[in-house]
Amino acid sequence: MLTIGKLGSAAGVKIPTIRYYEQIGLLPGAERSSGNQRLYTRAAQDRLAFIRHARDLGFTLEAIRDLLGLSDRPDQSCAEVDSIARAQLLAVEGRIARLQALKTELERMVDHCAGGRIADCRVIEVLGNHAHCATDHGRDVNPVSE
Amino acid sequence: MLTIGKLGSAAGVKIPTIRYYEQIGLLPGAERSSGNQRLYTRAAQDRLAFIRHARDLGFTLEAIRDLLGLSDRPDQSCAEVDSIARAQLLAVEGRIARLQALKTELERMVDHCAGGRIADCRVIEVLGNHAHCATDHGRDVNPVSE
DNA sequence: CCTAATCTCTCTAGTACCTAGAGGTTCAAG
DNA sequence: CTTGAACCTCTAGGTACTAGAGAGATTAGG
Repeated sequence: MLTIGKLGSAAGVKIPTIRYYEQIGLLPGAERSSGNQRLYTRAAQDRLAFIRHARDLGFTLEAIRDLLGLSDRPDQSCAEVDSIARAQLLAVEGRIARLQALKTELERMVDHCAGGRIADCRVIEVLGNHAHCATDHGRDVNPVSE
Repeated sequence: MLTIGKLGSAAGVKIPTIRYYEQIGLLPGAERSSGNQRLYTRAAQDRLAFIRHARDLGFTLEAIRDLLGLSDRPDQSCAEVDSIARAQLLAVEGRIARLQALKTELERMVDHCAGGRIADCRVIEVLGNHAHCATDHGRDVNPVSE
């Protein structure tokens, strides 16, 4: 059995984060010692590693909740798991495309800066007037967590 | 003079957002009508357009606050403006690199899914064990707003 | 066995950037 | 003058945590 501190350093997750995951029901309530401290099993460690890895891959806690629920029913079809992962892939791709457009625009801004006075600054000018933009960097419509 | 609704639709910003920007001091307090409704000048519209454009390019509100402060002193050097923009460019580039790694990993997961039972699901397996990963998709160390 | 240092407990509030809603007032058109 | 849209303030909620206060538990050394 691990204390919360050991579990945290084993999984690379901060202690308050573990308690937070418990609070929102992503981790089951742990057993307690006689002095009311949490004690974790190996299974809890696996579950936390799963959560952390999925977070690292950009899945939301809601998606992770679904994935965990599905992984508890090993005999069902994995179609739903697949669709969650595909949705995440699409979201990441969309995010990349948008950031590429931002990058292009920022590069243009920075490259045109002559290093003079603010009154002549390209950066300020471009920010003040979208018409100066080459690319169509729209607004984030459906943001993705990370 | 524009009402808050006109200003919002002109700039593509929702009304509560405008009031929020005023509250945090990004927009100056507007004049008021006899009935206490906000009235905006052309200058306020420009300022809001600037803010929105910078937000679209991923600058944080803090960075925008700095940029606005600088743009109010047109005779100073634009070195600081430049460095804020360059920092934002670097942040965006870092973000893209990280998302590319995530994308690679997600593609691998999804491609290997045979569509069988959850017990054999590649997605669940990879999430449960980071050792299955090819790329080094680390954690976001210094995240960037968008 | 006692003490000191470290770890853990609960609870509240804060971060960024808004968004939504309640309950009430003002404005413009007909 | 009345109706309906637009406006006002205020509070709370959303994501995914993070930080801190003040108190109790555990462990190592003497």
